[in-house]
Amino acid sequence: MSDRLIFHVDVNSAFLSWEAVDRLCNGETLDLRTVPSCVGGDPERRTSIVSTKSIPAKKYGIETGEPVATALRKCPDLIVVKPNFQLYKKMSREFKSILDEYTPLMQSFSIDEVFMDMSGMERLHPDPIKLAHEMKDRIRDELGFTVNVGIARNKLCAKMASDFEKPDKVHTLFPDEIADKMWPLPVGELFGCGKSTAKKLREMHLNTIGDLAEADERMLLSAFGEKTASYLHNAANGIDDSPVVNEEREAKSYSVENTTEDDVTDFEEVNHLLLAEADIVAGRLRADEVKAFTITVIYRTSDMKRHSHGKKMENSTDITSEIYDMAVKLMKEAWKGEPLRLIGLSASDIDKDGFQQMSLFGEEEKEKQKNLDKALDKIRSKYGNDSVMRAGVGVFRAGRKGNE
DNA sequence: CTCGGCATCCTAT
DNA sequence: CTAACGATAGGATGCCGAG
Repeated sequence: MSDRLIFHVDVNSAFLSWEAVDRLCNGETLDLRTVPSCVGGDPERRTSIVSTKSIPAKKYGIETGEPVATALRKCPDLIVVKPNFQLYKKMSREFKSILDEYTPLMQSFSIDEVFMDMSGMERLHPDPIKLAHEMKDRIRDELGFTVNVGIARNKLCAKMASDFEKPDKVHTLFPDEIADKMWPLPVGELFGCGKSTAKKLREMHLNTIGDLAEADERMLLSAFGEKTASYLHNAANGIDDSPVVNEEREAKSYSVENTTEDDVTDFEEVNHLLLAEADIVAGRLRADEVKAFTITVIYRTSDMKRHSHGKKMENSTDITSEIYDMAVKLMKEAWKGEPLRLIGLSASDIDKDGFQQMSLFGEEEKEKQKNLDKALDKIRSKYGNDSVMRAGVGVFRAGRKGNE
């Protein structure tokens, strides 16, 4: 088996870079990347968090995921811009379409990351590092934002490499570099080793990725499940056989959640939200021509604890009213009336064939519902997603001023 | 003992 | 002083009860 060659390309501070580029294109003179700034939720809302920060913002100690309110305390001059996903999708498409020219085997890993299988191209491109520079410079020159490229023999190491020094850099992490470049890093830096795993590992005196790489596997098995233990051990040693795959897989679940501005205790208000959410989820199921067997309600009480309650149904559905009724029933069963800060709805156990079978049953009532739902879908596609929701859901805008 | 169903935990962007 | 705190999705894990 011949060695593979894998690139991982990651947009530096993606959302923020894209906002910066867009604003420059629209005649603004300030480049958001050069000042403390971030993409985040409305600073007036208690629940908004920092999504992406500029490098100058990082210097103030502002972290991704922290509340915008505390970020503003650290840096009162912080510029907070609201996310614009339309723009990000467009930028993402352009970014990926450039990279697409370089390989037939590319995997979109997220809106701003791709894996590229560059194996067997040494004839066309004898120097992978030079090629990576070419790619990243082209993106920078043509699209106006920078990327990091990680080069390795597998996806894991390519991903780890692209995370080294930023921005606008190319890094390699070949097998003979793993001990030098990866092992000194704290365990938490390992892809797949999050907060909780890192804490457990540190308690076992495994502080660096190197410590983990050399740890006794039986010790890991005593602290983690079988899969996690073996993943951690392999990953720390730079071992990963997962292939670059280009087909996008079908969704396994469709979910919506809403954090409310004020805690909710009113049953009617909860139902209202559930209806809006059922409508969104059902619309997405229909758009994908699938149905779901399992409906789950999710709620977060004011003590930040998440709860969920779900049930598998006899028949799969994509009908708003059915999903709504189920959600209300589940909520009624599980919720004891504590103040809620988040209410969500998820449809899973996806039935791919269900959509086709629909007409075989000829259930008139369902047909009617379907037509109604279709009509709503049409309104949505014409006027945007908000138009249907607006009628019913004031909560989303509660506390905002100057709105109609 | 295995499998499905369910709740929760963990991780990632 | 500490905790504060989104949306969405996939996978792991543990438990329980049925067969």
